[in-house]
Amino acid sequence: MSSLQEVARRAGVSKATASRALSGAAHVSPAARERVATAASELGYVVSSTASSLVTGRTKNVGVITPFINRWFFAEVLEGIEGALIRAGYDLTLFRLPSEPEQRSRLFHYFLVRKRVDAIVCLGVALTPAEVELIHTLRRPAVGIGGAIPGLPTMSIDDVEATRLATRHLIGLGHRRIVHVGGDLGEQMDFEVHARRLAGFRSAMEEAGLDCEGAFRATTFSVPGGYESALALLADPAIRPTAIVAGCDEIAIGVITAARELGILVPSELSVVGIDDHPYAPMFGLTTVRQVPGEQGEKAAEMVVRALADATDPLEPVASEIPIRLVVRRSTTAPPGVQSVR
Amino acid sequence: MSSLQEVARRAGVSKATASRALSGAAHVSPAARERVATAASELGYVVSSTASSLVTGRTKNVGVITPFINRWFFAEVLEGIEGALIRAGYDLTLFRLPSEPEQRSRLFHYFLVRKRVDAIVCLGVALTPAEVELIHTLRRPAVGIGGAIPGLPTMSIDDVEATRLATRHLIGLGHRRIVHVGGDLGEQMDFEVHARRLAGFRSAMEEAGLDCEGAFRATTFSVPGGYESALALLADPAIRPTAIVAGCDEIAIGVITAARELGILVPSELSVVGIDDHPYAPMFGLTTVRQVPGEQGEKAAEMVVRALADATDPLEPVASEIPIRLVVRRSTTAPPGVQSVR
DNA sequence: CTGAAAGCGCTAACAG
DNA sequence: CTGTTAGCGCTTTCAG
Repeated sequence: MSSLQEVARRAGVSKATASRALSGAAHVSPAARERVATAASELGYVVSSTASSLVTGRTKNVGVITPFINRWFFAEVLEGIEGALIRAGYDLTLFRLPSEPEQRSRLFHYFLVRKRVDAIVCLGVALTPAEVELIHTLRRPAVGIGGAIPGLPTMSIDDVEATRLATRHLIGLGHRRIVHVGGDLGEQMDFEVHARRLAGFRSAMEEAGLDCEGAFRATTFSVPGGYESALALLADPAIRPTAIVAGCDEIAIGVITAARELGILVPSELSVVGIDDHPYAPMFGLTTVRQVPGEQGEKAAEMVVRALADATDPLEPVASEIPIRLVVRRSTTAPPGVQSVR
Repeated sequence: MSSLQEVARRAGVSKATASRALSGAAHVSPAARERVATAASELGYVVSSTASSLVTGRTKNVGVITPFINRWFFAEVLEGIEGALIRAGYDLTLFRLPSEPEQRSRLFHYFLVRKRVDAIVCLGVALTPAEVELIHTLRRPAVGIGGAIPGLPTMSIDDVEATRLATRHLIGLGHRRIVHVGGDLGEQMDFEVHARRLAGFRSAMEEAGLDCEGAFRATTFSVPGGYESALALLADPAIRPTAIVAGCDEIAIGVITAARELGILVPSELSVVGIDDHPYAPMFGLTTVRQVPGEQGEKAAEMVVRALADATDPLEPVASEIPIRLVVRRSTTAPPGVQSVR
């Protein structure tokens, strides 16, 4: 509405001084600074971010690309990113990556490159080498979450190690008939998460000399997916596994729900291990390989913000992979009183 | 990187013609248009959105304010909004509304007003009259979701009616000992959702001449919340209710999980009705009062986009309340074979 | 410490 | 149909 010009006039100074006073950076006499401040607040002045972006080349805005918004892991990371960005004075522009390749490149070129964002956070998106190069050409800091992207700093768990850990945990408990209910290899996510988690399971099984034949059930990466799959898998008591490694906690929760519905006692008759540390884990007595998505988002956002702050000129991102430490977290099982009621 | 100037030079036309050719609006000779197009693509040119925003006054960007990102209903609406916006060529800038009042007003003035957004979608946020006035002053189209905001078009379900419907449904089934497990009135959401849903429950109970005394359990609006609450509520078979009206589907799912853990058969020994039509509803055999959050988001986004398109100048929003139709949706109960296994 | 002036990259009249 | 000319609102040298 009201421009810097008006503020300056009202304060009896020039636009330049008003600008300096407001931005707080340069040296302005206390008196002038004061007058400008009151003038601005009286007029309800706020800088036009477009105008200031045009001249500074910085938008104070970070773009986040993600394939999903309403899936627990992604939404959680998103909240973490959002918090860190707002704290640092950055806005967050959200792009959901379409699955169709041409749509995808349209998004990249049309929406992302228009000088709309100072930096980019890629959540669960494996950028192609060409896309990474584009980001480098644009000299925009970028960081990935959920899998390694060559040429970009990324943070992610080791998906192979996660299921390996889970599987070893179950083997250590004495289980021999273990099945992996994981993501359908056909509807692969980026970074081949499904395949990598399956690989970790296989590796642990083979290392223990156990047979993997038919020990994998493919499903959707969701609670209903795990439920449907387990309903079929657990129906026949004769061939039922004694333990399940779920592809993620959501699948695990579905599996446990199905098991309970079938009258199978968890964990005495069936042990289930998931991955992610979903908030519902405790109420399902779910043991899980822990990762904290919100923290990952926060860290990633802090990284790009730091890069933005450090760099006089937009910074060349350093390539490196930041691993997330994995731990098996055993949920406290339901209170004994509850168990006995059954 | 490369500017319009360079494109123009390469195509042998003026900046103005290049601009017209690229934006596609005005009349440009096919030959010139062609030359500009190839020049632009050879140079990998993309408009600087900041520069173009500065002169047009439009950012092609819509702000979305929401208190939560990682809660099913909100994330779902968000996806709907995102889809509709991207389709219309708008970006989405996401603001999570802090709960602290001063932070909130800071967000409003500092982030939202800086000419960063062409329009605003308020999701689950009850704007104050002052905030609405500010939006009107800015002449920005705005629409609310989740509750009525005087002075703004809003879309929401009737929260009172939702629980009333749910409660009547249970009463119709012959239930008399019905409890409402709903949101804690202390940690109120905007629009007094918790209180309104409780009111609907009470109204239906009283209308049927049933006693509401002690028939309300306050909890968190979440699956674990419903679970914890139900564990206590259902522990004693002697005083256990035969039906529960949950404040939302997430609570309902928690309740059902607790019931199953306690060995209570659902729905034969305990009927539960939720609100929202959560994707897990079918696997829990949950009957629910249906609303489709994704569609609400889509519609809201389409409304602001239309307002933006219709208006030569940013449009004065029309105040009106768009109700969402409510229906009780009975989930198919689990397959009979499964029931008998128990 | 402060003011004048020169643009940032683009679009929108206004003449040709 | 196309080129010229002004700015949009701000920051930033560069002189005072």
